Amino acid sequence: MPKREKEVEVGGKGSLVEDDVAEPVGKKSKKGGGKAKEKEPEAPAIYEDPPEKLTSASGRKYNLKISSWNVDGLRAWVKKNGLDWVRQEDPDILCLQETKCALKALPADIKDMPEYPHKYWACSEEKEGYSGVAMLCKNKPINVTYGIGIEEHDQEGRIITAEFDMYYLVAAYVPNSGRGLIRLDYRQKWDVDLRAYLKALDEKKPLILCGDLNVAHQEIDLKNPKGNKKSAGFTPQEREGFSTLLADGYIDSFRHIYPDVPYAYTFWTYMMNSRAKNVGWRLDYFVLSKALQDKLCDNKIRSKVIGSDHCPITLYMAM
Amino acid sequence: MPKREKEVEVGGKGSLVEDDVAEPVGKKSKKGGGKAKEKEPEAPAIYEDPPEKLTSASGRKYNLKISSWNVDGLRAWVKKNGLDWVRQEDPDILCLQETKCALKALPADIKDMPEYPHKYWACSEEKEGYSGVAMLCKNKPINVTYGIGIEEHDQEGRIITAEFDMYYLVAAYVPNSGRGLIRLDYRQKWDVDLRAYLKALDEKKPLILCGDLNVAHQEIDLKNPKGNKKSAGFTPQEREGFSTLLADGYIDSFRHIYPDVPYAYTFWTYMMNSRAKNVGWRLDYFVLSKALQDKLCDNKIRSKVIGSDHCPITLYMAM
DNA sequence: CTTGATACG
DNA sequence: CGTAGCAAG
Repeated sequence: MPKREKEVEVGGKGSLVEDDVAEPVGKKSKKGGGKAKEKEPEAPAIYEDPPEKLTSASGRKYNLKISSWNVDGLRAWVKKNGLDWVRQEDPDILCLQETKCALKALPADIKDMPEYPHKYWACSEEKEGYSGVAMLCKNKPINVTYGIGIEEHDQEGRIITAEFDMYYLVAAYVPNSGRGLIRLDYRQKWDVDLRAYLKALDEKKPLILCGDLNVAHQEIDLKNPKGNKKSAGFTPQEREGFSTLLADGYIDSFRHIYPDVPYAYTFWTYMMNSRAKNVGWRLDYFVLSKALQDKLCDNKIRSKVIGSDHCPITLYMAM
Repeated sequence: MPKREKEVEVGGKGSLVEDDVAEPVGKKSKKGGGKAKEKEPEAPAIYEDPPEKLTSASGRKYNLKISSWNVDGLRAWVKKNGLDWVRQEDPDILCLQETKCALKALPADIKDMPEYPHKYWACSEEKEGYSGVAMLCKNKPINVTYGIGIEEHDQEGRIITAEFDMYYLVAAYVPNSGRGLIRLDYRQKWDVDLRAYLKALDEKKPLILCGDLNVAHQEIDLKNPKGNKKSAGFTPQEREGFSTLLADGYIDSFRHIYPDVPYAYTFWTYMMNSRAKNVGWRLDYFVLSKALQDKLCDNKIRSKVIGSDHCPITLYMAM
């Protein structure tokens, strides 16, 4: 069972993202003839986050702001001043993934944060410094649970569920299928069981699922769809898993608002200068029960914010 | 058997240094009475290397300069510009210990160095990135061998022997007895076998043994002798091993020239700010066959030179 | 405290 | 490439 500590509590669980395959050389204009291998630095295909929409489709102003960030190591992220961004963004709820940090090792800077009196931590039970998620709340949830109630899936600190008056918030770090897809089988099991868990919740109250779902849903959601069909995070199995989830009655809030906007990514491998070239993936989501659709105001991708190989995302809701 | 590569060759073999025990609080003047635990930053007991003696006792000028340095990771040391010091010091022969680097991973910077056309590398056979010694020579030795001819001792890249006209040079990285002295038994075996190896050499030609011998011989050779009698590097067994070696007919060149000079150390643990406080150990030596005693000019300790937890030492001989 | 190898992404 | 753990010193 998850460890506990005062109101600062704990669950338990592991992670998925494969390298970007190098961009196909493609259409390079051969100016001047001769020199064969001249690398012309192609201008990155930029996604610029538009200004926030502060109102829902029905015109109500947002009154709930939730941010999610895969921090790729909480301690390193704190040292890189990730908390400065948090204080500036000032969401009502902050969800973090890949904390890679035991309870005992949490930096004082974040443990003390008075802006978020209600903090919840789920850490990997077995492997130290692996996986782990956190939820920081301004207002106290009615109830908080860890994992999805299945022993096999609850050892790696991957799920925190907070119940609020109007909704459940499920903060997730979905397992990476791994290099060579060694964990794809397990991932498919996970997907099935997570969907069942969510369905049970959704029957009680609408929910918001957020975090690093370790899948780029459609070709538009990553830079190199062609080269990554066998890469963790873009296999048919993982993509179908996400499609099946949505078919249960949810929406991908970003894609719902911006159906055709390309080059909008939340993850770039540290390798090969991918971020500068915007060779990325959209792996981080806010997935909403359809019952919440008319309360949705916006889903922003803070793609300029550094401190991790993922950028933060922020959801605006008029609850 | 050791790996080979052109003139750049290789042997095989492990390492010993225990933490400094915290300084006893000792004689602190209690000015003003009250406040109990005020830490007065005690002035470090400084050893200042005097200017080089350029001549032997018999008045001959030096014509051979040998430097030795435990670099604690060759690659990190190169990045910290250790080679700049080498070029400035410009010894005829440079001996390095704890290279922690496979042949394949040697930085180009040092592999290329034209000042030393003759380079020899001994690397740990089993554990990657462990132990390892090197010898770089301006003039080509008559012969070079690796290890001491005993399988058990020759797996960790600890010994390179170079034969020159007038002498043997044995570059050594003696095994650390380890935390909890787990390897002290092995170390004592090593000491016995190294002595036998040296004796056989010394019967043919006088020798110079240099490197990290992983022992502080006498109380004067470390800052906290009292607290370290059970620490690797200052156990009675290791100290007696060194005494027994000298009794075979060698001199500790530094101590021979400076019999009573205290605070002269070549190693300071990275922990607890030891180097700033000069809480150190003299672990690096040039040991000479007595037949070379009258050729000895000086043994300098370059205690200001950074780049490792050891500092370099330099021997001046009038051969 | 610091290096390097390893796991994982 | 970068974070974390580990072994070793």
